[in-house]
Amino acid sequence: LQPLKIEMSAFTVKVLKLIKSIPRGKVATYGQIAALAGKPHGARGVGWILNSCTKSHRLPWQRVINSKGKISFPRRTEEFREQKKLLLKEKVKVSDDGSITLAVYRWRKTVRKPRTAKNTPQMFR
DNA sequence: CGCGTGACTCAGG
DNA sequence: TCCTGAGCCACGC
Repeated sequence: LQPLKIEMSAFTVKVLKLIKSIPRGKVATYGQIAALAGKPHGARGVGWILNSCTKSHRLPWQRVINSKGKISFPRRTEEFREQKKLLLKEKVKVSDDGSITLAVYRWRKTVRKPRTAKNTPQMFR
């Protein structure tokens, strides 16, 4: 991970890492990424970071969409077409207006909860 | 340190 | 459903 600038906030580092960890064929929302990075209201920050870091960090930027489940770029823009194309290429269904079914394609980050006596399966005890 | 600018989000109307 | 306003966050000046 090559930093664009010498200083990058902890939030930015986390956001970039999270975006890179979204698997092919899945999408996440700006707000979701922000929350996972520790700022439940930092969605705008995520958008800003994407806009400024995509070129230098080779991010799977196409996998980040808005909370309405749509591509955030206006329909006629080159960005919209590119994002849609990239998503279709990885088998994410995108309607003409840029809508994606979050219930189907949303990335659910798997968190490894610390094991306690209660939730430890018998075979691991 | 304040201000303006975004690939944002939510609640109202 | 489609606007608006307000709130929110990062960052460059």
